[in-house]
Amino acid sequence: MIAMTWELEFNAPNMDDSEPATEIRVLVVDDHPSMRMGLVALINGQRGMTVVAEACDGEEAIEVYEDTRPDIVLMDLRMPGMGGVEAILALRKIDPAVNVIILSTYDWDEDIHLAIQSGAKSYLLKDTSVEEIADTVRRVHGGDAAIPGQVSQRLAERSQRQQLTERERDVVELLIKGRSNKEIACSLFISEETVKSHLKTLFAKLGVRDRTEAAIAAIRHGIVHLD
Amino acid sequence: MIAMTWELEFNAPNMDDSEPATEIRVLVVDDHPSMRMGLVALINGQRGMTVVAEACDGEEAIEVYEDTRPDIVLMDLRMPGMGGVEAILALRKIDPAVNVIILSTYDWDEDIHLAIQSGAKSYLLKDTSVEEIADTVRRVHGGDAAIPGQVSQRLAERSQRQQLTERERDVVELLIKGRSNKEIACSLFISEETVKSHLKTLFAKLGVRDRTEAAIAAIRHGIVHLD
DNA sequence: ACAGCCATCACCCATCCGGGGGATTTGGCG
DNA sequence: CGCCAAATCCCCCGGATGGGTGATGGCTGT
Repeated sequence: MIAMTWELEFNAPNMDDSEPATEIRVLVVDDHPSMRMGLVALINGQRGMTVVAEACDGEEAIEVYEDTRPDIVLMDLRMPGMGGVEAILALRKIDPAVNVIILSTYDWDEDIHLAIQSGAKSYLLKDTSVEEIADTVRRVHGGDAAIPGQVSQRLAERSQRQQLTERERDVVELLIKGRSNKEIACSLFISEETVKSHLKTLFAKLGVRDRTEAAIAAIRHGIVHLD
Repeated sequence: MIAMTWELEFNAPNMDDSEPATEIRVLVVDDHPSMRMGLVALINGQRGMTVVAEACDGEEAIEVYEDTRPDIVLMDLRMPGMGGVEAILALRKIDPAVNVIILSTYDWDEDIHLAIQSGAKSYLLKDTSVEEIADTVRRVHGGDAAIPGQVSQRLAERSQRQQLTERERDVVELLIKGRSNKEIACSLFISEETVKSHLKTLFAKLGVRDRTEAAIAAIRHGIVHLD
């Protein structure tokens, strides 16, 4: 209500003629109301950019994107319902040139990889300064892919590691549920020997010795989620 | 900058005489700049309350608290360096009547318990609406302990569970590092049989069958942290 | 003094797990 | 077509793990 009042008063007179004719139009997507409020304040507090819409999850983001066609989507990765990755892919179907900046709490390398691979132009952590977030918005709008050092380092770490196969991910998924080899075998309709075989390569790839270490490592890397 | 302009205009004429003479003075503590910005905007956007200071971690919160003596401390629980729990305890040493509201991303029951037990007057999740956060600030300032249903439910769940002893926590701490029984025994200077003994009671208390399940359960409850 | 909880350790034993081999089939890719 | 990675399965085996049962000493509260 207060923001609206201000916006009307500000837009009507247009007292600042150094303001560029076309501002960077930003869509803010985050399921935490206070965080969303912070991002809106952050963007609107910067000259040359303005929040044109907000959404609290992936579905809403897509709806709103079609209506407003913003220049930049500033989005959380972990959201209830449709997550960030699915949202990026859906947005790219609508507009292949969409500029998504992910703003995440976590620096799990798998999360970063998936976001970037899905087409995010940047991946920032939530402890990023106001200036750097604003700067990234400008850089991405200018066509760059602005990835901070800490984040790209994680990405490099991931590329060092041997990637898990689909089946190995199936196994690790059940592993973190505390399932025994026999139970995993049963769930995947394969023999227990095959499970052990997958586990062997899995341990090697993650650089661990047993299932407990593997479970922890998988969580730490963001390969599986605890939700 | 925009918020300041508005505040000046609003405060100067004082057109609303239903406004209380003394506003609720709030200290906002969060390590994420954009979240801090959101909370500041949220509080300052409410009538009857105002942000008098900000801090980005526990240490700074204590310094700033002594200078400003706010009515309410709105604080994140997980922060680098001194965490929320230590910060609450330290603040209570300075001022036993301090009103701390924890605003956390996680609803781990152990986190909630520790925060409340340390003396937090409320525990809100970050997906709480702006209205409810503001309302909680007012309620806590009025002397209530406003705990949302979802959170108190978690607290109830925890009280159902048998509490871990100190030694059991030691064991689980090493367990989530992927240590074997022998290694745990070695680290704690006890026999392997004793470790197995602790694990037995640990499994029973957590309602699990093996070490991997125990590790996951401990993480899910917030008994141990992955940091 | 006695009960109750905790930490410590011991023994037995069935089962599970992980490391070491190796084999087969399937599908893709050059 | 040959090569290779992936998925499937098999065997062996020593050591780790977890369940059961019990004992001892220390500390606490009544």
